[in-house]
Amino acid sequence: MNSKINAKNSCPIARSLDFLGDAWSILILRDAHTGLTRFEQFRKNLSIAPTILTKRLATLTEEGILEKRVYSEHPPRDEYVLTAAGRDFLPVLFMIGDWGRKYRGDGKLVRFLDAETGTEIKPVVLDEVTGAKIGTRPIQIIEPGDE
Amino acid sequence: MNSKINAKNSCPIARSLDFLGDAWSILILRDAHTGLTRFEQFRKNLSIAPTILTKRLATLTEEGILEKRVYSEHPPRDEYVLTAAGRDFLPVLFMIGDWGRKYRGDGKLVRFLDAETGTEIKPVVLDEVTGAKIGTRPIQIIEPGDE
DNA sequence: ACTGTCACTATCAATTTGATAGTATGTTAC
DNA sequence: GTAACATACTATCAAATTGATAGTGACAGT
Repeated sequence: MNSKINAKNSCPIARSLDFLGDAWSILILRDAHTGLTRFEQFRKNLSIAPTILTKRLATLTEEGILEKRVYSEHPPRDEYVLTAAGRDFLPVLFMIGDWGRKYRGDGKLVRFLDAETGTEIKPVVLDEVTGAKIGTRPIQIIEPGDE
Repeated sequence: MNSKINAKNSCPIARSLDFLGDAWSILILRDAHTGLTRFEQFRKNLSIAPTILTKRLATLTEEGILEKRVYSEHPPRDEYVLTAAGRDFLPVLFMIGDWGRKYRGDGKLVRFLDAETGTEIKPVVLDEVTGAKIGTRPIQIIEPGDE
């Protein structure tokens, strides 16, 4: 799929898909959120071919979701850390995970707990303005230009 | 990416990626949520090749996210409607869109309003248990088996 | 009979994927 | 000092996927 198409689309979902429309990228982001930063960590944990990993890390870096950082001069070693944009992707990951737990959740799954209370996290998407859960109220879509 | 790997993974995010790891599928789901149901509607709106659309609709149907339904016997015509699993994908779409609006939002974008109040929807992910916004508190990850 | 609609399939070139092996730059152990 | 090890990759290339284009089958309308 041509990424240039989405970047100019007026739909914010399409805009996100330049990097998101790829399973490896999402898994790399997931791992980055658990604290992984290095090439070999991602490669081993994901069992991904190094050619693919190189390409994905380059794209995520270009897109401003990861940042390359030198962590050793001698020997020269780089690592990849989340930017603010990358960190803000966490809610998306949680919702993807929540959907998977609900509809692909047969068998044992990883669980996410609130570290303070020790309770399992139950993510919900609310509209901050009305307080209503997304999906419970009708939505109106406004194209740019149609005011 | 081999979809058999993710289906057996203990990570709920990986489980979702069997169909989610593809930009077209997400765009089809987005369009399905706006009310599109027919092959030609999706094809025209997305400018997607019919070969690809056929494959994606088949996968989404097999995965239980869309459901094929006959809407005309003569001539024989099918349409694709969201299942409960498909409808429950809406929060994910909103969060993907929210990220795109924030980090890829230069230029005019589509807006989503609450139809009752007419206010723009500001989606947030909260932990229903603690009430805290996702990303504001430390998370503990528990692998199945490690209790 | 002719044109149009809809939901596709057939064909096939071009691109992408990903497995495997190897490289560049060092450190560490003996 | 040299052999092994570590890390972050690149080179090569077969296989799979993508997607553009053209065509098909079943019917409807005029």
